Amino acid sequence: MSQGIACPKFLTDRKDGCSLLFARHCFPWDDEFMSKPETPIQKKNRSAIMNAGLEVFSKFGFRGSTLDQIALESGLSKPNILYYFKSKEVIYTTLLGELLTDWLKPVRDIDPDGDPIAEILGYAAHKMEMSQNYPRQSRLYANEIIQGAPRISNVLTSELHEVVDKFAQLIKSWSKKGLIRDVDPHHLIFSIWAMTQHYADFDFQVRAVLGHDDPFPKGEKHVEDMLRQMLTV
Amino acid sequence: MSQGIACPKFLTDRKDGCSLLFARHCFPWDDEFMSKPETPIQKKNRSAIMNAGLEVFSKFGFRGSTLDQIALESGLSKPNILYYFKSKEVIYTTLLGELLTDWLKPVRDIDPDGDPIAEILGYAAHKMEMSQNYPRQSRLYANEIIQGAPRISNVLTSELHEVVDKFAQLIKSWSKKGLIRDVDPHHLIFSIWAMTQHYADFDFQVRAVLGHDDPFPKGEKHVEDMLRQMLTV
DNA sequence: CCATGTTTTGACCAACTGGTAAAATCACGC
DNA sequence: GCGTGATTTTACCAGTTGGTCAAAACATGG
Repeated sequence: MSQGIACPKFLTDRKDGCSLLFARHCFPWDDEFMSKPETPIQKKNRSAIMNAGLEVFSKFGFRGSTLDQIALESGLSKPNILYYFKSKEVIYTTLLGELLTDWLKPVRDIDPDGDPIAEILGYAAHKMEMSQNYPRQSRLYANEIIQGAPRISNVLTSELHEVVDKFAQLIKSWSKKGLIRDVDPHHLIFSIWAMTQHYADFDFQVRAVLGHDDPFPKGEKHVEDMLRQMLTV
Repeated sequence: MSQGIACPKFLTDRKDGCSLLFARHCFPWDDEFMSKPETPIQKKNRSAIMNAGLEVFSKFGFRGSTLDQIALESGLSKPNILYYFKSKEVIYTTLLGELLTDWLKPVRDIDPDGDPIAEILGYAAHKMEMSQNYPRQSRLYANEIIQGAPRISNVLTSELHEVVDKFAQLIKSWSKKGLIRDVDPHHLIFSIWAMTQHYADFDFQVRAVLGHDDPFPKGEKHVEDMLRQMLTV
């Protein structure tokens, strides 16, 4: 997980020169070049706000969420929230920033020298765990993309594009070596994302359809089965 | 496509006795038992509102959308919109109602006596076409589910649950007969939904990652390939 | 207990929200 | 061209929204 205030580089470069994510400091005294260490109470409240923001934004998206909801959810008053985060937008973009870091890491961690099928299945399994354990993050992301990713389109076309291309090339090289079946690497990645994130984003539907049957052990096995069938030569 | 004002039965039964979808008539004179035929101008305006509503709601969800946005998008004034639809909610639920009808039909249309793989691949291909041609509907639906399906949870647990169970049983019977591989039928259905709807819901991401490469011909082939590998004994 | 900086609150604001009412305009059969 | 009903607009409202501000409350080291 990404730590606190640190700002991923890829979120700072924008045409207008001003980063949208983390555009403004989150504390009045947070000047460009100096920042005091977090007190315990700041830590507690900031994390409460992050958690409440995640809860609300993941359900209703940016426009559909209100500071009042976040205030209620976090147990803090609205002005107090704005004492810790300069605006509703900063809360949202901070969440998105942390999310993207966690999102991209496991793709980068894929080992080109590992066993191809194990690597791909491992990645899928990891995404599946994230869907199970952090469904709200997945829904927050889904919301943002559905809206046309107004706040992270630059990340998608640069950082994500690049990271995915590298992964796709790796997959291509694996299938050229005959280690896995010949597949369209980009669309394989899409189907991994789709199948795994589905369990978080459409959790409500999945559970409605399954009744009392828990989605997860079986869902994980199915996805693994599916990918193995697809990849095994 | 479902026709106009007609209200699908499955949207009318709620505990409180009053249907949420289509709860209120859409015209002042639309009493319980009589309704005049639509004039051309009504047809035009109602459809403009539906289209604008789809555009806006599919992006921002119910809470995040405003009547002003819909007014702007449709070219009608806000009060004029409320002349054709009693409230923002009625616009939204009308859209959802039409959507659900179109959504469920192809599942019902699967032929138990057809070739199993052809039937399943045909369904997937149909869903893929819907993602390509009606992405906004898919996003509207995704938005609703992500929010916990507050307006259609009863449809999910009754109508959808039932229809899916029937499909799942059919798949089970096919694999018992050895016509397809032994798969978890429910999770197979989930992965079909996930992979196909992904191209609509995450369209922006898909295109950002692919660059100028069009997602669709290749995506369709990939999904077909994936399912065929999974199902062929 | 005091002083200083931190945290929280209450009162407030302008813009926006969904929705209403009535008047004004329009369309069209006669 | 007139009357009647259909359609559209203008003006408006009460509640909500993101956000501000100064004052109050709190914490804490001396």
